[in-house]
Amino acid sequence: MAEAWTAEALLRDRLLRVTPQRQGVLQLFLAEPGRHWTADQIRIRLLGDMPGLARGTTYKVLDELVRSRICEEIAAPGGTSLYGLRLAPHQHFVCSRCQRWFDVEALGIEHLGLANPPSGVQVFEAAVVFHGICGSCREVTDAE
Amino acid sequence: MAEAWTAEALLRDRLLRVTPQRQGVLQLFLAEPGRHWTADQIRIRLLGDMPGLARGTTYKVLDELVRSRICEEIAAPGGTSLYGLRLAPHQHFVCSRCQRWFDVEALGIEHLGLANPPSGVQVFEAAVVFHGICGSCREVTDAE
DNA sequence: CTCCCTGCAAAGTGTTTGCATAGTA
DNA sequence: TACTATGCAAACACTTTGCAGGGAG
Repeated sequence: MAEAWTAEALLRDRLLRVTPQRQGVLQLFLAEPGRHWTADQIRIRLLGDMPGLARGTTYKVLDELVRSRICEEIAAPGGTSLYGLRLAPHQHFVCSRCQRWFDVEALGIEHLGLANPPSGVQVFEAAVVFHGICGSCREVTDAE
Repeated sequence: MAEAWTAEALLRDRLLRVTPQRQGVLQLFLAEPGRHWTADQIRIRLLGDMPGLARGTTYKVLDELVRSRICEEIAAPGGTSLYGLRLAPHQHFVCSRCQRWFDVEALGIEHLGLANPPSGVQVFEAAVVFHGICGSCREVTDAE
């Protein structure tokens, strides 16, 4: 089992200042690892504890967390970004119904390659996004 | 070899009205299949032939082409969308240097799977994005 | 002739930036 | 104390929307 990081430990580990806003964001992420949030979803969830939390601050905090590689940013359809933890290499699953993104572990990535690699192209890595229906949406769909 | 589509044929095939704006966008795509463009890159390229082409029209045309499945829309980092042809199933390669997206054919997709599929999850397909350096950027990098 | 598409302009959404204040180390 | 992060508000980029006029079928 992997280490159980705390928000404060993650920040100190990357030599970042420990502020309530940064801890709040990370605690939210750590409470549901593998889930992804928009900047505003995060802000609204934190407003209960920090009524003054500003939009700009949310973006600055997330930007800092992404640049220090604690978090990842995903460009989702619609032009919005999704943020989540980046504690281990992983791939993504997107539910076509509820549009939520989940971290998953993929098998078979090592078998991926280009069929007709244009000359000079050098591949570093492959990112996989699985599309389908998540468990809770399937229950709903089956019930309909 | 696949059929050589023309802009007009593509539109008639999907029962869409043939307008100069729609043909212009498709001709641009057909001239360099596998390349992807932002809405404004497209508009600027077409302004030479159609000086009045409006931003709103560009988006409406692209939206129609995406909905009729002639084109695909990719959510790129930075919040902008990239548009390109969707004539055959394909995967993508992104150059980490110039950020351009290219269509590629991938091998080994059939071997992909989830390591620990959460219960009830049903996967329909897997999209792969290869990251690396494209041919022309590698020449530049090597020369530096 | 009818209906849809285009051009134009305004509004909308998500994100970034600048600056004074507050807070961390 | 020195320096950085926060809150606030304005600016920004990209995209969507509404409507009147023009073009395709």
